[in-house]
Amino acid sequence: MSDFPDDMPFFDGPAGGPPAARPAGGGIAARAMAARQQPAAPDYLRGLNAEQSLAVETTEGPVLVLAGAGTGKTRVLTTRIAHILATGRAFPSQILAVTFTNKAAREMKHRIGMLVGEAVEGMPWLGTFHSIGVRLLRRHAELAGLRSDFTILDTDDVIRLIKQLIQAEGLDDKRWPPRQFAMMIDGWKNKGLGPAEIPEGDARAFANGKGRELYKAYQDRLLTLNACDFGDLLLHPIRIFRSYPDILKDYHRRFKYILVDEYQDTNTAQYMWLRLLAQRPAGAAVNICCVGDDDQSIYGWRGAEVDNILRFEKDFPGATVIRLERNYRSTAHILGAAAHLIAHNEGRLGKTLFTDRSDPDDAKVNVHAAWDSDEEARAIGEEIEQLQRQKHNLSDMAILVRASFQMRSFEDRFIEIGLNYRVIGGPRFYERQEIRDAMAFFRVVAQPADDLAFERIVNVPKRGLGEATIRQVHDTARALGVPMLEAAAKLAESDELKPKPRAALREVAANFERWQKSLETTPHTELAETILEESGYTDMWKNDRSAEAPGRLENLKELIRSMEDYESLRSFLEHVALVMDAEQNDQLDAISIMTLHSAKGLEFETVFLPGWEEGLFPHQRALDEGGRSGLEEERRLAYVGVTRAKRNLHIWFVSNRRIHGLWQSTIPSRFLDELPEAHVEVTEASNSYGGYGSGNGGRQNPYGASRFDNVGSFSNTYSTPGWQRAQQNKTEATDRNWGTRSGHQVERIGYGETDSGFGAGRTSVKGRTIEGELVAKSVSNEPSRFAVGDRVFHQKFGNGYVSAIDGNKLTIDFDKAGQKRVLDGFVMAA
DNA sequence: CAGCTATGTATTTTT
DNA sequence: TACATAGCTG
Repeated sequence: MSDFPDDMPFFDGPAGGPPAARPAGGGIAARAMAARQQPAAPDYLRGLNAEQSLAVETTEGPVLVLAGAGTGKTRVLTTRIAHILATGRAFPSQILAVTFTNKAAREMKHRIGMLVGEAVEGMPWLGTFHSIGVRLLRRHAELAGLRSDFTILDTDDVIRLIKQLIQAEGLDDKRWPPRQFAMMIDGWKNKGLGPAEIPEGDARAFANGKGRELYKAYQDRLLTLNACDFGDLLLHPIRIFRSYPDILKDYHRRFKYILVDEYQDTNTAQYMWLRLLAQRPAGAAVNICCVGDDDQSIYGWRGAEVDNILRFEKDFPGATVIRLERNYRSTAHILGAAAHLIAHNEGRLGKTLFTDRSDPDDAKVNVHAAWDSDEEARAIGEEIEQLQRQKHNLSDMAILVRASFQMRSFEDRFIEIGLNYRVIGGPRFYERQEIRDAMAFFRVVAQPADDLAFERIVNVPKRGLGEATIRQVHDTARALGVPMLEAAAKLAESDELKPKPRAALREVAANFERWQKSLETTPHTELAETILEESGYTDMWKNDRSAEAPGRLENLKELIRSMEDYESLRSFLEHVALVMDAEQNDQLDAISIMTLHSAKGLEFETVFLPGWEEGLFPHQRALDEGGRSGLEEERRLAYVGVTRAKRNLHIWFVSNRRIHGLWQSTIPSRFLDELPEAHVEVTEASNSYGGYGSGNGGRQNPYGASRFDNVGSFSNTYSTPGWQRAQQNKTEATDRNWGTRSGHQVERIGYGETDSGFGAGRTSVKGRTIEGELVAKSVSNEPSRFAVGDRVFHQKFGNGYVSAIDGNKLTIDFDKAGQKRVLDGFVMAA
């Protein structure tokens, strides 16, 4: 395999030297000439700082760029590619540039385009791990037992397939949830493990010890279906590279430069894939450049191995390591807060962001308290309106939450006050039911062997084909070794079925046959419309009286519209399989609401970080399941959040949050303790409910008293929330005093030697004491202190009678607020 | 077979 | 609480 059919002419130029001919793209040539003639740096290098220049110009040998938040990471990456191209070190097709997301790939393409013009078009190997994986696999599909027109299954397909397999094994799919097994497979594939390689323990943990057999059966089934899951897009190429050294060598020759973005997010399989491609004969240098930030590794839970970046110098001896620490994004206060926070993590490569900007007008990081999530949303809404009045654009602001349920209170509030907002992330276009249904129709037409798609829509719209009939089609297909569509056609001709399902099947089969015929003759957008019409799918939604139906029809139209950008049905299907997001179109001025995870890589003038409470952030589950490293990942997430802000950062926490439908009293996040006093200001909630007397429970206030009523003293002394938490834990155990809680304590997390070497109860790390003892205890398992019929008082709902008790959950009939379920610890005897 | 009520379970997300 | 899924009933 030495031909690269779809590429531009491939020159193998003298080792180390530039190719003899110039790549296409007039602008580059001119610039390169200019660069050669003048000693001065070419245009694209101008404005880079010393470290950035070094990262761009150290083209030979392994390079690790540790790029802190806001230090110009993307700029370095794109300029480096431009530099390689402009100096004629390689052709566009000889550069392998990998990103994680399609968005990042698009962005990179765009920015390289700005620098070098047309030449980006010739960069076939710039893309996500998966899109490049597909490209490789389509070329060598037969070596993996696939045809080159294999389909790519998404999570939904995978789960349905696994469910079938579990049932086929005669196992109970309730006891062994397909979803869970799909996750296990995903986990194994992230580690690069095939059925034969998984640990015995893992194999036994599922399906009565049949885990391995099930995984094997799953892989076999994929081959029969001529299909791949996402993991296979990496694993198959890895196997091919290992089994066919000649093929691998061809790629070695081809890829003169390898660049990897967000290296801290690579999982083991991606790492193996990269290692294979980066192999070089002994003594030969690898031109691999990995860019990343260990402090922004927030995807450990889905298999990312921070270790990959920590180990880089060992993996690539003689590597140049470049630290980008000059931050161009944020104020000194924000950077100070971020640095102090992240310093609590161990096992870092260690970077300290700095900036030259020192504007006395720069605001400190603001920490605010609110009574509950509604008040939090209301107050943030007011702050936003205030900024709006000062001519700030909504687009320059963002609310970054830990978990998506938090978005709701903001959406509710913003709808109420008429504030434009945009939710980023969320359920994506191609994951909507109507889109997936439509896609399933298209898939069966383009790919008649796609049984999963077939099963999804045989009975859509409802045709009276129930489970029994579908099972029969399935069994027939298995028996004959043909796709289900074909089996359906056969069954419809036989007399094995009752008239009704038989007629229905006959119609389905006839429909698909007809559509398949027009595939070659009809423009694909037109065909798509025809399919949706003739199948009765659009009518189904037209007749649907529910509120979502019109939107769904709108989405279907949008789907057809987006197909116009593609040449064929097939290329469109491929696009959708890999790119699950639809580009955000609107230019509307709106505030962004998104999770912290999806905020990575973005920046905003003003950032709001609500919900900094123990249990939510850090998330209880991360703590329970991830232990110390789970906590550290949460802290990195906090760091990512903080470093998104350019000028203003507002952090919020509430005293009460409704979680799973019941109110819980919450405790400020430990991360608040870890912010440096010097850069932080604790602000009194500027809400209309302020001034409700302090220290006495404030019953005259309809919302009850907040223990941050006298947030003033809290502000003055910055007695840490952590200390308050400690105090609270103590007081709550003995009495239920909801009055003043602020103290005048010194921050216990200090640097230096003061705390080390004392009792064993304290966790001492490198001369600094990390507070480890004050973990919140949010839910008690003890029997309730109350009995049915007790008269109780609740801070939010007032007085009432206990009507039922379920563990520590009380159902209370409140005099004014009606019946509510609340936690035991949240009420007191009246 | 389809609509209803009971039941269980509630991070983070990409491809 | 709220949503999704599952099993039951018409």
